[in-house]
Amino acid sequence: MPKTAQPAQPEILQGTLDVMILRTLERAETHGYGIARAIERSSGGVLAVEEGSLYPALYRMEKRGDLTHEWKTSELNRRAKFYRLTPSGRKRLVHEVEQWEKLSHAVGRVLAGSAREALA
Amino acid sequence: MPKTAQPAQPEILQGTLDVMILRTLERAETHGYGIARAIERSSGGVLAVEEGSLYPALYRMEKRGDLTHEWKTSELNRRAKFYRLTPSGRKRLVHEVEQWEKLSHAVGRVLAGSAREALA
DNA sequence: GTGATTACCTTGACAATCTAGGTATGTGCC
DNA sequence: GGCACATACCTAGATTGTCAAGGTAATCAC
Repeated sequence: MPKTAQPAQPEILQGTLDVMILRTLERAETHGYGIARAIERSSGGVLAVEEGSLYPALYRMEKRGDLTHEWKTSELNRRAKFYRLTPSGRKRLVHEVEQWEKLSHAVGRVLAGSAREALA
Repeated sequence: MPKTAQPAQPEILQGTLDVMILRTLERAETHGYGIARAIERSSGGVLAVEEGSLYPALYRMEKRGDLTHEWKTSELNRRAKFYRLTPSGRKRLVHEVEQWEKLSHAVGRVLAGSAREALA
């Protein structure tokens, strides 16, 4: 399975997948496939969640202690792993949202070139 | 030089360094060290530009054709490489700023959980 | 001369992501 | 029954961007 990687244009901002997963699961416990669809929908169709990014992310988040899963039957009668936030995951969600706000705002400032910065 | 990498908390959002460099150089031709200080300042002190990220970035952007450099003497009387945008770099700046706006806005929508998405 | 600052650079490791493959099962249609 | 399609999972390999940690050299203030 050798192949060339890296997208023509990245579909998501690196580092934001985890926090989006956490946020999605805070709203409703669901399975991987459902998480992907939910993020795509709530982003207005702008973000595409690739399965090759999603499943490794879920695995590492669970390993980190932020998620747990339970095998259940999906709405469409298929076996699916339903993920849920742990208390630690909730804490991380809050922290990561804060980080996102802080950093994205900072990037915005750099790109904007407001009077604020011209005077600094 | 074996060492453990990955920061306790990332200082910049991955993928945003290039566009910030381009934006900084659009404002004024300057050298690497100056770019780093300018980004730190215009971000309100939130972003830290590590040299180990900066110089490779400048190198790859120049190789890509978005920058050129010229050795000059800095304001403080030291030899320094002054970077300047190429026309291609200007085009890329516009495009990357658009991308940033689009993607960061999308992440915002996912994290926000507005009524808009609840109704979708 | 000593130390701080300016200014450059490189190596090695690592984490996140994508591409591209794969498996399996249920549903609808013919 | 057979087939396509959607749902739902998974992994390997490659690439990229970033960071940590080292280094060099010149200038300036003391």
